[in-house]
Amino acid sequence: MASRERTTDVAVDKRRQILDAAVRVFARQGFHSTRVSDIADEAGVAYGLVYHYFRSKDQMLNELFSERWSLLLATIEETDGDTPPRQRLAAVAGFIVDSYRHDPELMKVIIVEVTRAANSFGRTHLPEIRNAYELIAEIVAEGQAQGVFRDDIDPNFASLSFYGAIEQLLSGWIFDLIPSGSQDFDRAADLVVETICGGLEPR
Amino acid sequence: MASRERTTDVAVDKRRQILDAAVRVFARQGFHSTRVSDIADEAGVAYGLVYHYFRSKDQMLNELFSERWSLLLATIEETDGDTPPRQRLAAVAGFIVDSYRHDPELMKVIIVEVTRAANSFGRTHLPEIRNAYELIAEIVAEGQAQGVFRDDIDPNFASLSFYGAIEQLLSGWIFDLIPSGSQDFDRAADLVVETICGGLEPR
DNA sequence: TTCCCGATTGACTGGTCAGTCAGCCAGGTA
DNA sequence: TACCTGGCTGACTGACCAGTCAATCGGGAA
Repeated sequence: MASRERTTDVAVDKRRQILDAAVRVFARQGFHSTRVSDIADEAGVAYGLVYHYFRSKDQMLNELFSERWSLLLATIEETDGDTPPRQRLAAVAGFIVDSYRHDPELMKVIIVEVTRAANSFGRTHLPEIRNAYELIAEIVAEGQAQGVFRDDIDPNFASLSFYGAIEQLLSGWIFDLIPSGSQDFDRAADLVVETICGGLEPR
Repeated sequence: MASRERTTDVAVDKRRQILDAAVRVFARQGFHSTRVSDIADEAGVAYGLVYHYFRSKDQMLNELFSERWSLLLATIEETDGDTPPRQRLAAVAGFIVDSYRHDPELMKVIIVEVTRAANSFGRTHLPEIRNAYELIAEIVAEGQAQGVFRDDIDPNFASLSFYGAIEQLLSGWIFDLIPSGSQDFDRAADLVVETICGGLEPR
């Protein structure tokens, strides 16, 4: 039994090893110009082994995305309903920014190849992505019900603006449009929330 | 001479005819799963003729993008420096929304296949795209200098948030995440500006 | 009428990969 | 020792498609 477990563990490790290699190669070359042989090389593994663990190249990206996106959804859902809406939005923005800080390559792949790739994987995962929008819209609606957000802006609309701003910010980091030092990360999440909630105009 | 002109005109028409067909097919199937033969069929033209007018499939998309994006850049630059910054932002948002209202297929292609396609055409056109961000940032900076925008938010950051919000809104229309009736179009541009400038919180 | 030339045609080629598969190897079991 | 099983290997194949090119067409000029 112990031996069987060890065998399984090794197998799990190899699987993970391939998945991690895939993230690196996808981040470097993009999904489309990544050949499966590139992933195998990066993982230090034979071509065929990739297909021992994964049904297809697509499945690898799907798995990478869903793994992390489900954490995002969980984070949004977990924020307590008693917490002030603004703080809940800050938690969402914070999670996304921290995800990028912690593993920029993975987030780059998720954003570039899935979230923003409306004609390929974005379409496949539209329900999951839409789910996030809806949860954010609920937070906004709650804020309106409490009277801390103005109610002349549609919650779905506000949700798209909020998410769009964050995603564009990450894109800015990913493509070096804006500096990405660690203090930038620290301020970023609050700044998005401040921009969306407080507005550009002084009070 | 007149005959020569007519010949040229016909050629221009055929070229346009192919380009227009390309927009329709790209919008319907996405750039990647569009075969050149699909474009030829849609245009009612022989396969080889496409290559008589265009060097490659890529060139068609590049041309479609640059044609419209240069109009956007011109619009941003044209807004008068004396106009209130908020109104200048409204003009930018208005142009983008009107472009979508006027030719949703073209805008879908531009956004989905270029602007959001960071690993393919987005990369190629990054300078043009970045140019738009910078021009928007200048408007924000001008607003800060005039004291009508708060100056504790980096203009480049505000620019990304603003553009990100608009693009996400168009994406919402494109993928039916939010309703797209004509009164939605009318309000949309102002609503984005109101959200970014005024903020979600009541004053 | 003949010539010319650019517009037009579509069959064909070359290159690229994703995914397959026949078999190898190591180490556990009888 | 002989056998077995499942991780592991990598050469190979079939499908796909962008771009080429040799040939045809049509209409104006001489």
